[in-house]
Amino acid sequence: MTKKRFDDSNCSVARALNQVGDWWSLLVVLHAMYGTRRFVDFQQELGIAKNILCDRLARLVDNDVLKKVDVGEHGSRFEYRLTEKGRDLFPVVIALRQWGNKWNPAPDDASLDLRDRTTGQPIQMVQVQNAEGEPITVRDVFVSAVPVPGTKKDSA
Amino acid sequence: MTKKRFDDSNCSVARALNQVGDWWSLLVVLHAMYGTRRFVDFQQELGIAKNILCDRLARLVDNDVLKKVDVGEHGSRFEYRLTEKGRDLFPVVIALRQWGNKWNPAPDDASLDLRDRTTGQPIQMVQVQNAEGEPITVRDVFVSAVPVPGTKKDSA
DNA sequence: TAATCTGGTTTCAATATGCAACCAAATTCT
DNA sequence: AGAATTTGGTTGCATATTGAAACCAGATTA
Repeated sequence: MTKKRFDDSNCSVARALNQVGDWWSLLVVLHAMYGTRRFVDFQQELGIAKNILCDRLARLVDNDVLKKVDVGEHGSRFEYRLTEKGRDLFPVVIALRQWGNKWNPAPDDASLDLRDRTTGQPIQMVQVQNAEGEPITVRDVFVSAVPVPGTKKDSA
Repeated sequence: MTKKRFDDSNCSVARALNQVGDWWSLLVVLHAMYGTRRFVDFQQELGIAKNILCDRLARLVDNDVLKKVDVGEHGSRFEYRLTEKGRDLFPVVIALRQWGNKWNPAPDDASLDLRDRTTGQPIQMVQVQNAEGEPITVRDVFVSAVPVPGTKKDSA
């Protein structure tokens, strides 16, 4: 009946998808990365219904992916800005973008390049790398329990 | 009324999300990467309803992310295996996994390490890199039109 | 002062999800 | 061999989510 949620899953992918895993959330984050901050702009750029946009923005704020800032001079006027947690989705979004470009090229061939602001050069494809920095595939990895259970660590 | 779809969007992230952007699809792909191939195993590991799993597997097969292989000796017995397109989601899944681990650590602290099979070392955090291989953030990139419109290229 | 912009909320129809029951072919158990 | 179970689904029904459009109040612009 109720839609499944994964807040307490012990799978970090499931927990991540719980926060940004619906149709719209990552697109909102993407546009925030492109510079969009205002409710109306999100709505027009995404073509999303207002009630859904409200819900998604609120959820992203709840989950600390965006922060809602009142930038009004006299009354209130809001902006939604990426937090560090939100900006940290950059590799996810870019990897997804590159995958989409590679396997489902733009129908009108109007693909856009992402380039390094300082050098003007295109960025690299996002890869998974081993400790030596060599690119690896899914066949090259295995899952291991964290060796020291008491130690909090940022495991990959 | 009808749920929005992004098949023909000129945004590659939208097109990607159209194929793997719902609550379950990426989890199915993840478990496929962990080695799961059989219907029943997906169902038990994910705790997903059978009709939804049917739908998602069929959609992933339609989109060429999985292929359905009849491995039956006498009658039919199916396996769902990742295609190259599916395996190519590895950076996406790993980036999402690392993001989930970093910002929403496992409640029971039972996080699992991904390690390189040959060296036994943990893998690196997935990064976006410029042409020189230096990690960059969302602030370091800009979007540019592909310079030669007639040329088909794998733009980032 | 009137019109419009902004950031919403409400209502309602269409669609998606989840559970449980059912099913047929293949396999395993006794 | 016959019965029970496994596999890979489908169907029906109740609930949840989505999307369009109407509405709204405060701030801004004409």
